[in-house]
Amino acid sequence: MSSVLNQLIAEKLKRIRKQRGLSLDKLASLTGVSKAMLGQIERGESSPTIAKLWQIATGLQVPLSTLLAQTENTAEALVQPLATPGVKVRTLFPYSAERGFEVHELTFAAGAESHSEPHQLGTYEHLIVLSGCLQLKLTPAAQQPSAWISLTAGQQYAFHANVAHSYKNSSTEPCCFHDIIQYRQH
Amino acid sequence: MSSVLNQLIAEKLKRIRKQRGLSLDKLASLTGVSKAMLGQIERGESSPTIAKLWQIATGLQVPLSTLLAQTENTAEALVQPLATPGVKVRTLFPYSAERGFEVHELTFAAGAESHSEPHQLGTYEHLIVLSGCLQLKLTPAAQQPSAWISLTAGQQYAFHANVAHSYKNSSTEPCCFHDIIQYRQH
DNA sequence: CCTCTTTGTGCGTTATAACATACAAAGAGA
DNA sequence: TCTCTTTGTATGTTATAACGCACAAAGAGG
Repeated sequence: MSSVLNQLIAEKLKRIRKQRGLSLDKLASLTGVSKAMLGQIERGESSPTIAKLWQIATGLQVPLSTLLAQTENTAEALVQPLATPGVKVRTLFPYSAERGFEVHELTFAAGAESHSEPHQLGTYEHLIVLSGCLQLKLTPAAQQPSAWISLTAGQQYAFHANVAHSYKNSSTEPCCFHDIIQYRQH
Repeated sequence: MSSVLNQLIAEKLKRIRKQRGLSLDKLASLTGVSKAMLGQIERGESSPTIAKLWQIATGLQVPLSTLLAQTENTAEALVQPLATPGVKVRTLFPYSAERGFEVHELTFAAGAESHSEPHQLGTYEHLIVLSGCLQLKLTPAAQQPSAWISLTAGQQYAFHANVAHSYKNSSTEPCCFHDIIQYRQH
């Protein structure tokens, strides 16, 4: 039995239930899973079958992944929109556990740049350049940094953001791009 | 016991194993789950605990969601980029099971419109208008259609695409927007 | 052809999920 | 304050997950 996983599921389930102001009894009615079993799951005393987890998720009307995902706060804390001179960030779709990704519009003034530490394993970024020219460099821990990758308007690029990475706009015009940041389970 | 879910997991596991040319015996060594149990799972005869599924996914070095996701082909077939007069589609990021979403850039000429049947439950669309003006109407099966929702450049809108929906560009200029189509588990 | 190994399935045993029931404690209402 | 209801936990029972082992069939090699 994997007690770490049981604890993770326990915490997620308990949090959702409390957020909705449901008792174990109400949740049992909603999901068709026994009150005693729900209690066991919430205390991490039992590893439910996938069928029971499915029943719970369906009763709660949340995707199954909500009960299995890394904690929402952790993911949000690690990838904050940047506060950097010359860089403006507008959030188009904020992160939510259901969605599993967030979308930002970033505008880099001429000459602006920013640097990110490696994000949590399983974090992917999808860049779509709308205007201007964006340069991206990836710096894996144990390897040579990539050359600067140039992306012009209409181009896109996806990468696993568990490495340090830098953006810059070397041109004399502003650059605007969308960044879809996704947190995949691992 | 949910036999549909068991069948889904059975098919996913069997496919991955066959793709890798592994016997049940080899998979048992790789994952630490007994050969007999793996056989039961693959025949859909048993609903494994989440701990065992985790063990299998870890042994195979795939995300847990790989064993749980809707089939890739099904999702792709249901939401095809549209082939409609006056509408151009450029795929920026194609759908993949790992990603769980796809991103298209659509350009509607002046006067162009398109209509979609309800998509699979759990399909969400996130629209980001880049230029021009896009109008969207949602038509839930048992309710009144929404009024036409107008979205101008810079605006965004997300909706659950399990209802019929229509896009149109009534203006005299082209309209360009991004559509992030996501398939969430239900 | 024969022998050995591998493969997936079946079966019986053990461990644990899942449940119904009981109950102490807390909460709500008169 | 008293009574009833609700809440979460504990316990014993039942159902099923998970396993070890046996075995028939297929495959591989001499």
